[in-house]
Amino acid sequence: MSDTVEKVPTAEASSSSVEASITGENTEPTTTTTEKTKWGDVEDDDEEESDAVSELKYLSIKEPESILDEPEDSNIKAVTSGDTPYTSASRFEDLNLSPELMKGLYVEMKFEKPSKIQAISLPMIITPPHKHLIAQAHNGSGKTTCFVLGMLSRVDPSLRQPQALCICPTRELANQNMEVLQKMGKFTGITAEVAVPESNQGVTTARRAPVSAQVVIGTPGTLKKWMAFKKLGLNHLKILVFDEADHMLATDGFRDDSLRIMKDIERVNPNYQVLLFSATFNETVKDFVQRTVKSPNQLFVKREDLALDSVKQYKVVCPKEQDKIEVIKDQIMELGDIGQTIIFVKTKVSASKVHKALAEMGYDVTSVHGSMSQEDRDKIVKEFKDCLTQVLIATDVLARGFDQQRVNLVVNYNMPTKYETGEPDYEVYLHRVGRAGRFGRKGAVFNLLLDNGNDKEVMEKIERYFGAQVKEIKSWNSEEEYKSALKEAGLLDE
DNA sequence: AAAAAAC
Repeated sequence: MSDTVEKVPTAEASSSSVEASITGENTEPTTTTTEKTKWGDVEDDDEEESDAVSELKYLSIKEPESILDEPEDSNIKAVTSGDTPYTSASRFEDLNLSPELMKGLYVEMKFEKPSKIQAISLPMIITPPHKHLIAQAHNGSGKTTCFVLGMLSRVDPSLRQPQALCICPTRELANQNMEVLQKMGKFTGITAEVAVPESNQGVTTARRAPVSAQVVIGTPGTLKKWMAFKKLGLNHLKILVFDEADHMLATDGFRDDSLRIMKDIERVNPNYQVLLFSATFNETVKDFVQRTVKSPNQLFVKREDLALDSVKQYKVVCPKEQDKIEVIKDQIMELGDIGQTIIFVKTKVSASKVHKALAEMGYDVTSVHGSMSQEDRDKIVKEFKDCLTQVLIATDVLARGFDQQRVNLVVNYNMPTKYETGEPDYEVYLHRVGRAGRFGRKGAVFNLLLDNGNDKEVMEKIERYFGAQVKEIKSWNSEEEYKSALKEAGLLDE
């Protein structure tokens, strides 16, 4: 870990931004022996989850050895705009937060110090003139804390009006972010509300009371609806956050909704601040975002540095479709003691099919996708988060942002490809991989490829794109090969 | 021929 942040002058403010100082002060000795580095977003889940875990007979409570090392996000490139100097916050004390918020960070969240992305981005978020921020950082590196803390620190607790808004691509992510915000803001008295369908319990939008909560976190449709019905006042809104921002501003994502919401706020309050966070920004989206958001501060990670080193990737060529089920059955379900697993599939139909096939063989699996009722979705996700289930089959509804720290294994039952072109969906691949190895934990990914079709080509392109090493398991039904792979990944003992 | 949100 040498110098961590390099400065790059922007074209528009090249002379002044040279003075912008960002000092990487996270250069502590790398050879800490007894003391584990604990940093923002690392929850002390061993304590917290012990109740749920103790009810389980088959669930492993073993944690990999070298957890809690910060992911390799030491190559964040910072581009500042304007002449405000920013100093990296090596401690939360450097941020001038309220005592209530500090208490939330230390007592509730049990944080000790900011992660790298937090150290760099938080001063940019909090320091006037509150410039826009486009921030890329690795999966599991603590982005949520950045924008949640950003929102909490900018809200005036004495003003009972919406002041901060966060838009998320899925209801699950909105709920998850709300949980983090409630916890972190526990002592601040700041109020918050989730805006997802049916969160207003039978009361129609037209008849509900206007939002008085100070922070609103939700999905695009519901937020738009609340705004259309004048239930979400924008007069005091000063900060707008896009979680998974590249998806929220992609043409095949939520671009129209997002732009609409931005324009509506901008009309009322031109000085509002926009925060865009994601682990991925492909060139197309990056170009668009840079044209859309005026003179932002920017943090980017090089594509080749984005793959998580702590998560080992493998590929298996399966002769036929049914063989993929055999792999899951014989090589994964029978292991039982490597933590939780998410199996990603392409479609809702295959989610049901894979679920049914495994259930008929007597395995205890669950599945989620967007056509299920909200109650069922919530129930399945909660069971998984509570460690009551071990293996979850999911569509890409959970590909992004889903934070379950005990997920050690990700299986790509289907490779992620773009709908229109059949080309690899590099971003989705990276996000799926990022469901394992949260906060530097060890993990593994098995990519199940079909022999015929373009799976192998898709895989090769992904390997090249990220410069990632994906080892091949030569014979698809060799138990030994899977075991040595898992040992290599650090998930199985010798 | 799609995941997602929601009209």
